[in-house]
Order: sequence, then structure tokens, then C-alpha cells
Amino acid sequence: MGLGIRERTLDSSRSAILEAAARCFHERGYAATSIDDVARALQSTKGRIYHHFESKADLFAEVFRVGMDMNYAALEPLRSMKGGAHQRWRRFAWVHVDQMITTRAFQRVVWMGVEMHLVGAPTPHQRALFEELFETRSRYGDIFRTLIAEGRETGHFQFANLSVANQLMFMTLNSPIFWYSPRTGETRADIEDLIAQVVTCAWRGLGGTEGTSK
Amino acid sequence: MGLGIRERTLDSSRSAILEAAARCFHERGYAATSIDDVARALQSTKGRIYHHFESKADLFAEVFRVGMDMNYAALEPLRSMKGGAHQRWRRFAWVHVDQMITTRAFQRVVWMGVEMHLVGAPTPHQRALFEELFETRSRYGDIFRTLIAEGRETGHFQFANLSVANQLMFMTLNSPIFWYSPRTGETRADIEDLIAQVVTCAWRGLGGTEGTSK
DNA sequence: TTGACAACATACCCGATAGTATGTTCATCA
DNA sequence: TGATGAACATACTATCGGGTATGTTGTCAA
Repeated sequence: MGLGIRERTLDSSRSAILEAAARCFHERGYAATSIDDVARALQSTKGRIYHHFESKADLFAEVFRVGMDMNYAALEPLRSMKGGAHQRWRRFAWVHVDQMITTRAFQRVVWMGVEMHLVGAPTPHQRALFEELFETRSRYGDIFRTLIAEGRETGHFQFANLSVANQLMFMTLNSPIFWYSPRTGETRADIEDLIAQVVTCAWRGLGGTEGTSK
Repeated sequence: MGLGIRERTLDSSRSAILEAAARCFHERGYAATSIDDVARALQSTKGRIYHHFESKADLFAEVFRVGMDMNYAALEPLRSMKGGAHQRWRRFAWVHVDQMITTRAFQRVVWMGVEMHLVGAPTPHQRALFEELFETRSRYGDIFRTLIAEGRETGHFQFANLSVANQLMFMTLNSPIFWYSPRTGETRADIEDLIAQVVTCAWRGLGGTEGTSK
């Protein structure tokens, strides 16, 4: 016996809600987005959303989680990559920026989640949930932090302070979630050109030597 | 006849409200901040705030305006500066980052204002008000945009696309509003060291030649 | 075919909050 | 010295939005 309609539609309905929620949170922010807004974006009603998610905070957390899952999944093929830290950084950064552009609604939610560090988490359950998600995000950040630390030791990067350099690097790599918006008639090549500019800017900011920048 | 208590206290009371509002908006965001929150931060009540400002949106707009005014005022002494565009950029950028750090609550509000581009502006009056403020912010941005465009022509900067480079540069220069927070026992020298790192990162990101980076 | 349950929609509750209407106090000035 | 108005505080209203309680419909297993 194959999957019934229930089993087949459950995940797609859930993910449809998550995508609509991501778009709403992306456009209006967490506090300014009502559950009815998300429902309207889905052309449905609150009932559907509360059937799949316990609360607004829970919905937000799930969008956050999906966003981070996509990031890890995108990096996964590169985990076995060999080469110097600076070379690996470049590939990692490229994939990361690609994620920021192609899944920017979710990534914006991740950003917002990190920004509102537990401010106004009502229940202890939600506090624990968010702390776990932040931990996930923190470990993700450490991947890059480790790479640029290694790159500095091998002389491929030059910067004064690791934490500051890390912050500035992520600001550059994440920045498309703020200023990118798809243009009509835009091709994949256009996007890759954009990604290259962002990665190059971050590379230079880290004090990467120009010779190996390509 | 000197100024009466009324005249002397009016401006100070207004600016006290503006500062408290800036802090609240900074910490919780626009939508999540209630007028009562701001009043509580002032240890007073709504009445005081609505006596000086027409609405929440108006209060937010005034914080925005003050933030931009401070930026223009900080740059003013440099407007007469001579030298190459790249050298002027460095001074301008330094002052800008200093502003981001020392008045970050206001600058965060400016950022937020730009981000929520007219989304949910109720009255036409408020739409017009915000459009004027965005125009102010836009002209401010043009100062830097012009500088890096000139710097590229003189060969001191190298980047592919002016708009992209401008976005990435501002992301770096503005980034302290997100990650900076004052440390206990922090000196002015510590802050200036931070500023230098940020400016250097942005400089390098623009493809600035290393020789003239100091 | 029927009972049960998932997947919603509808109707409702209530607390929070923007905004208002109305005191109250005190400095200033005629 | 008394009238006036600025600078608030207090009390109230109305709406919006998170959450819940309760219908309704279609599917599937027995």
C-alpha cells in the first residue's frame, strides 16, 4: 500500500505554510506579521496554520530551522574538500552567498532570529527551542571562523582581530538578504556574477592576497 | 528677559523622549515597541509622549531625522577637505563608522526606517514625511557613492559594479550597529581601534591599494 | 458502509496597544 | 493675584491579533 493522500499532502502543506511565513516575516518582520497575514498569503485561514504549528513563535522557529538546514545541506558536499583553508573558504563562501540569494526569505528569518536574542520568549519551552537553534547557527558560523583563523596562520589572510574580522566577513556575505531582489529577465549567470563580487569583496576584506583571489 | 523654564525644558524633554525611543526601537524594533514601553523607559506616561509627538510613526520619523542630522553634522567639518577622492573617502568613512558606534541606537532606527520602505504607512501625510526622510538618507549615501566612483576613475579603487560595491561598502561601514556593544572599561582608543579595522576592511573590499591604506 | 480521524474553516475570547478625552499642576504674565 | 496655557498624568475607548473552541468535509481502514 502506497502513501495515502494524507501522507503525501501533509509535508507539502506544511512546507507551503513555511514558505508563506518566510515571505511574510521577510517583508514585514516578525512582530508586524500576523498569523492572518500568513493565512491570507496562502489564501486560507488561521485554522490551517494552527493545525500544523503550536504558536506564532513555533512557526517562526520552524522557518529558522528550515533555513539553517538548507545551509548545512548546501555545504555538505564540500565537507570532504581538500586544499588550503583559504581555498576551502572561497568555495564555502560562494555556496553561502548563493544560499543567501536563492533562499533569502528563509535566511532573513534566520538573521532576525539571531537579532532578537531571546527577547520576549514567553515559555521556557520556547526559550529552550530558540537556544538550540542559536546553537545550530553558532556552530555553522564556527565553520567559517575556523577557516579564516587557519587562513591567517598560513599567511593567506591578514587581519587584526579574529572576532571582528569574522563579523565583518559575515556581514558582507549575508548582505544580499538586505539588498538583493530578483530582476526581470535575470539569468543564473547574472546571479553568479553577483555572488563572485560579494565573495571577492569579503576575500579582500579579510586581507586575502590578490594573486590567489580567483 | 531670559528663557523661562518652559523654553529651557521643552527641548531637553523632547530630546529625552527621542533618546528613550531610540533605545526602545533599537532593542525591540518598531512594531514590537509600544508607546508605553518608551514611557516606562522614561519613568513617565503616554501623556508626555503624545504631548510632543502626534503618533508613534511620527516619533519614529523624528528619531530617524535626528539620526540623519547627526550624520550630516559629523561630516560637515570634512566637506571642505582637499585631496584625492580615496583619501577623502577614508576620512568620511572613519567619521561615519564613528557615528554608527557612538550613536548606534539612532542609526539603527535609520536602518530600520530604510528597511521598512513605506510598508504600512497609513496616512498620506506620513507617506510624504517618510519619503522626504528617505530622500535625505539617499543624498547622504550619494556622498560616498560619488567618492568611490571618483576613486575608481583615479585607479585607487577597483571593483566590477558601482552599485554592488556601494551596497557592500555600506554594509561593512554600518555593521557596528548590529554587532557592536560597549564593553566595560572600554576606552576611546579601543573604539578607534575598532573603527580602524572596519574602515580598513571596507577599503580593502573596494579594492583599495594596500600602499595607501594608512 | 461506517466510524474515526486528519485537515482544515468559522466563530469566538481576551489581552495588548494606539490613540483620545479629560483632569491636574505650576510657571508666567498682565 | 488671578487668569492662562504648557506640560504633563489619568482614565477611557476601540481595534487588532494571538490563541481556542467548535463546526465541517473528505479520506481510509475495517
